[in-house]
Amino acid sequence: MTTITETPIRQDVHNSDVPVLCRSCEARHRGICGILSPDQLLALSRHTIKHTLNPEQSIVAEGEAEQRFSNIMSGVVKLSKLTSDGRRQIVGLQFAPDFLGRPFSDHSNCEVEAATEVRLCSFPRHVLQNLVKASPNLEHRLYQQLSRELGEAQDWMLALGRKSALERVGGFLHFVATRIDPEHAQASAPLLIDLPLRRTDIADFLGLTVETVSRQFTKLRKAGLIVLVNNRTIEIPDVDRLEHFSNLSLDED
Amino acid sequence: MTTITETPIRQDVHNSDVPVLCRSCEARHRGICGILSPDQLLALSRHTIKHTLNPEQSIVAEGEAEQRFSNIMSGVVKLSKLTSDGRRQIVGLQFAPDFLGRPFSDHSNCEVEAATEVRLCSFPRHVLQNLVKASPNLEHRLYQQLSRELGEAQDWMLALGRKSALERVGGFLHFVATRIDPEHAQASAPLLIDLPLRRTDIADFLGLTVETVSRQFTKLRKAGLIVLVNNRTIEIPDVDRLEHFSNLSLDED
DNA sequence: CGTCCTATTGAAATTCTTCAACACTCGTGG
DNA sequence: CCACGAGTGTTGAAGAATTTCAATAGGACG
Repeated sequence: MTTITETPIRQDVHNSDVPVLCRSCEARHRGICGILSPDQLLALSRHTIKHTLNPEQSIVAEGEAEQRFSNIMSGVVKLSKLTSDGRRQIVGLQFAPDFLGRPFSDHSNCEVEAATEVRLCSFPRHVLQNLVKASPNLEHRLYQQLSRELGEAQDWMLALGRKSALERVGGFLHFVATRIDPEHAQASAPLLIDLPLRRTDIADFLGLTVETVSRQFTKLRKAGLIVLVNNRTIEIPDVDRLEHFSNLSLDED
Repeated sequence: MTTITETPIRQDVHNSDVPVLCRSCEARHRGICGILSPDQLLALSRHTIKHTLNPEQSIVAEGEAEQRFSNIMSGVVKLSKLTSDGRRQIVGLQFAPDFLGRPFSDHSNCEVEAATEVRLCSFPRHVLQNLVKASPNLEHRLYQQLSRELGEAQDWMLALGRKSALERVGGFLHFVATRIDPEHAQASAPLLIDLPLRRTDIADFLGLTVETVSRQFTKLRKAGLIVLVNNRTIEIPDVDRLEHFSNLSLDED
């Protein structure tokens, strides 16, 4: 449990150098922590707080100043925007071990909420800024996440602008599959998925209404592309077939 | 000396220090060049080539490796994605002095084309990479542009997913207005705009068909929100009114 | 057992698209 | 100078996809 024989990023580092708080963190070798030295990890950990959020719990309101940033340890976070008359659009989903926050802009332009139960490891703004000054690598890592987010946003723009309801829902399920279980999702084998979003949220993500989302679910079910185990869990008998069905280009990084 | 924020960062620099190629460049103090020292500007300029592209001329194909990056000196560039069966969605527009390219990913996920006549100042990949190694400021600047692009993409996701055709077209015109003439676009005064896109492209940007775009133009015209001077130029009598409009849909015929 | 929340289903209404026709502009060449 | 054609934009009417409205079903929990 304490030794990691698998391709560690810093094989010269003893576990004793790593802060206690971080030792049990599954995300430690990924996300932004993956590139920090033990000292940096220590410096960071002195200011971190771990939270657990319930589904639908708000993290940051739109326009609010973010005084703390976080790493997602587990769970799924949704970023959404609202029109003045209350129409909602989810503009991004973030999974562990994503970094949460916009370090160099002073106010959030999205509402940030937990979609599922979420565990966060959060720290104050100034701590991150100091770390960034000390190591350019960190900013590079932030850049890469941002770049992936933009790529995903562009994929969803294509879906929102040009794809049918059925393609969008199929694409969404495939997207979730590859995010929840990246390895498994390659193979043409059945896969059980816990959906991080309820129907309303899926609708808000795909620019549809709950009713149409529901209808597409039953279409996919009748076509044998998915099996509805219960509201929140589905089985995908053949992931590739589902992907082919709704070809979203998901570029990995 | 390393303030990353604002305005003529180096007003103490004599013109004689600045490479000849750069002296006449309107974008020199903005974009990524704005944060480079004269030496760096010189190093960069040794490898730059200025191009002029005609409208619809391709810069990078989707999936192609980008071996050169560019700064946009003038004109508008469109980034688009295609589905396998040929449906097109424009996922971003870039204006001078934007930086063009994805420095840390090896293949473009978008097709990049000139929308208008475009003047570029381009340089090989490795030159940029060396510059980035030398100055973290540069990566910070790239980060900021990326962050802005993501913010815009999210705004358009809201439009594509949740706004009516009329709101989208109105919003697009307002967007172009603020991009073409940032200062003027604040005031409630008439503004003449040269549209960088033809109707087909506007449709591909807004997830609509040419016909619906056209219909929304005439609605806006009949409502007195715009005046059609010719196909490519419109007058906006009151920019604020148009902005207010693109958030709230008023429908009459 | 009733209530709340979530999801599904059906029928009517609406928005946008599709298809088809026409108008305008701008070169080129007769 | 006019005719011609290509490219681009507009308009109308029919059709399709999605939304809206309304009703029903199921599960979790006190």
